[in-house]
Amino acid sequence: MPKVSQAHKDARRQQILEAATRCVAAQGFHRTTMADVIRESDLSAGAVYGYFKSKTELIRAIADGALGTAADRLEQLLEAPGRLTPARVLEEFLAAALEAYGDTSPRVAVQVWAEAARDPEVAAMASDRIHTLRSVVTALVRRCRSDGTLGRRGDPELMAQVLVGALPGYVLQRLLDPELTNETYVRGATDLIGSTPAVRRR
Amino acid sequence: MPKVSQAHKDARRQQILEAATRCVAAQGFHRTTMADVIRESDLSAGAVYGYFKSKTELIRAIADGALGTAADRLEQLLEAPGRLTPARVLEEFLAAALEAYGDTSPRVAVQVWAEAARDPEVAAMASDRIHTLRSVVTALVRRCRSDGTLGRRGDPELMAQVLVGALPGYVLQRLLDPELTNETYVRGATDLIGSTPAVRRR
Amino acid sequence: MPKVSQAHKDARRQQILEAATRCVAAQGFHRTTMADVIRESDLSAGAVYGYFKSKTELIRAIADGALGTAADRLEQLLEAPGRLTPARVLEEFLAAALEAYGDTSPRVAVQVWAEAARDPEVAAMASDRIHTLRSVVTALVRRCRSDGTLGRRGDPELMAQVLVGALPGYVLQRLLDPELTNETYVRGATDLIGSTPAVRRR
Amino acid sequence: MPKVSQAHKDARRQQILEAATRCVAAQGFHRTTMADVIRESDLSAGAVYGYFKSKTELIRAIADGALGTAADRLEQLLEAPGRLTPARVLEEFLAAALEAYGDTSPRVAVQVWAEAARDPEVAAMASDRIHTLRSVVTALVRRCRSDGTLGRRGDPELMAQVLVGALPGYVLQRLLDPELTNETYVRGATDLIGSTPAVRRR
DNA sequence: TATGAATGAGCATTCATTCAT
DNA sequence: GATGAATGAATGCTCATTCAT
Repeated sequence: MPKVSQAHKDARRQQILEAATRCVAAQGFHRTTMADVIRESDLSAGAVYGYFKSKTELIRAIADGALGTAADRLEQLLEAPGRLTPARVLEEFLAAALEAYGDTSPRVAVQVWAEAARDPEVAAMASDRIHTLRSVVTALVRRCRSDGTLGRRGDPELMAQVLVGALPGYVLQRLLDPELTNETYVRGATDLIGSTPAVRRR
Repeated sequence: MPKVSQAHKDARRQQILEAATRCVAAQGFHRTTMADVIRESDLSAGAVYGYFKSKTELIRAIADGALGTAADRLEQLLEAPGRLTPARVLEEFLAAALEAYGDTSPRVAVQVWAEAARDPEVAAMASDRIHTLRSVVTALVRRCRSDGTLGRRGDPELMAQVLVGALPGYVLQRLLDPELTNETYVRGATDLIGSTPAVRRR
Repeated sequence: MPKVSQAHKDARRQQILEAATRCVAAQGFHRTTMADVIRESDLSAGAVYGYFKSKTELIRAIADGALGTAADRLEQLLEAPGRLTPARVLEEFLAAALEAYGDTSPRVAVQVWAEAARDPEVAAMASDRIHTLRSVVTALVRRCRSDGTLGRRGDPELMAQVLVGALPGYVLQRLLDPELTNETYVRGATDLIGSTPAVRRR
Repeated sequence: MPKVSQAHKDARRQQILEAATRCVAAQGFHRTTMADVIRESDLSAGAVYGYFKSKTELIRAIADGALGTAADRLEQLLEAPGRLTPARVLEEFLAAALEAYGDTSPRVAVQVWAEAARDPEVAAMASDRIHTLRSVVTALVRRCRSDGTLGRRGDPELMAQVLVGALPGYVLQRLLDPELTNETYVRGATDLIGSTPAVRRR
């Protein structure tokens, strides 16, 4: 008697995940209790444990979701037609950072980084995602170069590393400073890219 | 053993703080138990509570220490003689990020960010520190400009924001990728600064 | 074992309350540990906390129970047919004082008074109960008068206050002196009532 | 080198006892910590422990003081010249109940009764005091009789028991009802004494 | 002698998880 | 399947007492 469809089960799982993510945004992983998640998801303890067999598993699922889909989004950019500029890449990049869970996104992201520092499994997930991101960004750097929107100097790999590194800085400042906007951040970054004075150019 | 000197009391406090920081680097704030701290500091429960009246107070003291002294270090740079280059600033910057507690630094930093997302007091501390850092970096950007090592384009405030934002990205990648080095990161960053192609220059 | 009946839950609550009352009779509120209550009630810590969310709440529930139902009992007396004598009132009164929890009653009562001196909520409960008792006793005094079993002199309110005040004295002496009996106390009290010599009567 | 005089030591002891009594009036014996007493007495832990070798000993000393000197005072009354009335006895009685520590008296008294319920040594002290009081009051009842201010009926021992029992009732109501005064209580009591209707008199 | 830092067993309470219904 | 009462080890914190200085 299967009774419930797979779709129903997926929806339930998502419901728990979203409730838990809300809790984590407010309290962090280890101050969120299973009772909080159960209350927030409007399910029973048994039901929640039917979908996630431990708190650790739930944490990992949240981390997986929160690590986001920036890479997917940037890959699409790679295939887009026309002349690609660094500014365009950065815009897409920051937008991707926030899209996952709207406003809760920076709060959850920060919890995932902290969890990566203690759970090797989360660290592996995060590391994997960052490396994927780096390689997409490396490709984007090359694309900008061939489009003539970026100079020819420097190792694209290392430059991608720094570009990827701009993302956590943006997320963190966004968490601490509500006045920060995507626009000013992109402007600051594009201003920086190409700031070497004429004298070094020669 | 009453009537101990202030120096002795300071040393004890430091002893606890260092023990707790080690625990936090390994487990995060909320998986570190007071029993862990007590064991690691080789003191009794009562002694630890004589120096920090709650776990929250201890967490905040650790956060305060871990938020570090990057600004102080960069201020010294501001007063240093000679021609200041962006590369020099970045080197100093990354070194400052790691000095506070040696290798544990990135692990603890990440916990502090997570805590800032849930404890407004820690958020205020972090926010304050980031703003100080931004204003020092803004001054350094201006100094590089007047030294002729950086182009004249762009708003120094916004550029400083992005530069400050590079720090968390470095710390996080350092946590996830042990192969990352200061040198490659500085190279990537300096390559990026000044990558606008000649065509846009004109 | 979920989905239990309300009756089951009430029984459980009563089981805890009785176990705790036994502990309090032996050790007082603040020397009774929750571990004592848990052991005595044959439940787990979590179960006890499921019914009383803190020790304070448990203490107040015990106080509420121990403050007793003397007033209810005396009210019935008020409606009883026949000629009501002071002796009958006193008998009922002392019996009511001890019935609540049998032999533990004086020991618990004394703890409740002590708690009333430090917890305003318990003080309010006790004060409320004493005022109710006073008004019932005032009515009883009036009834005795109209039944011709008590003289017409004096303010019934003030007399009721003193009569109500006899109760703690009885409870306390009963605690300290195991030889004390209801009978001798009632005899002493009835002897006292009506002891003014003929000379003042005139 | 005795250094300090006996008088000085007595004063110190008294200082501790008074400080502790203030704490107990506010919090009860078992919620008062030695740290509270130490702070309130403006002495060091070591100093306090020099005068009372344990908290239990301090509690018993407080109990001893709080149990008061009602008996002494009433004994003086016994030797006073002139015609002694029940009203005079009651006045002295209630005054004695409150004199020991002024306003804190009822609060402390109630704690002592509670402690008597769990510490046999305090129970013995309280029992002893009550029995002394009973015998003095018995003597006073006899004196009133021979002075012709009290009727001849009844067992003076049992009547004294009830009279002594009026004291806790007064103290407790005084604690719970700030409007209560000595005067109204004495009036209520004297009204009660001699309330038997003429019909029983005959 | 007086001090007060230190001890550590003990306390109230929480919470991930289970399993009888 | 779904429920939620029950479990009990673990947690943050307290406090009577000691003793090195």
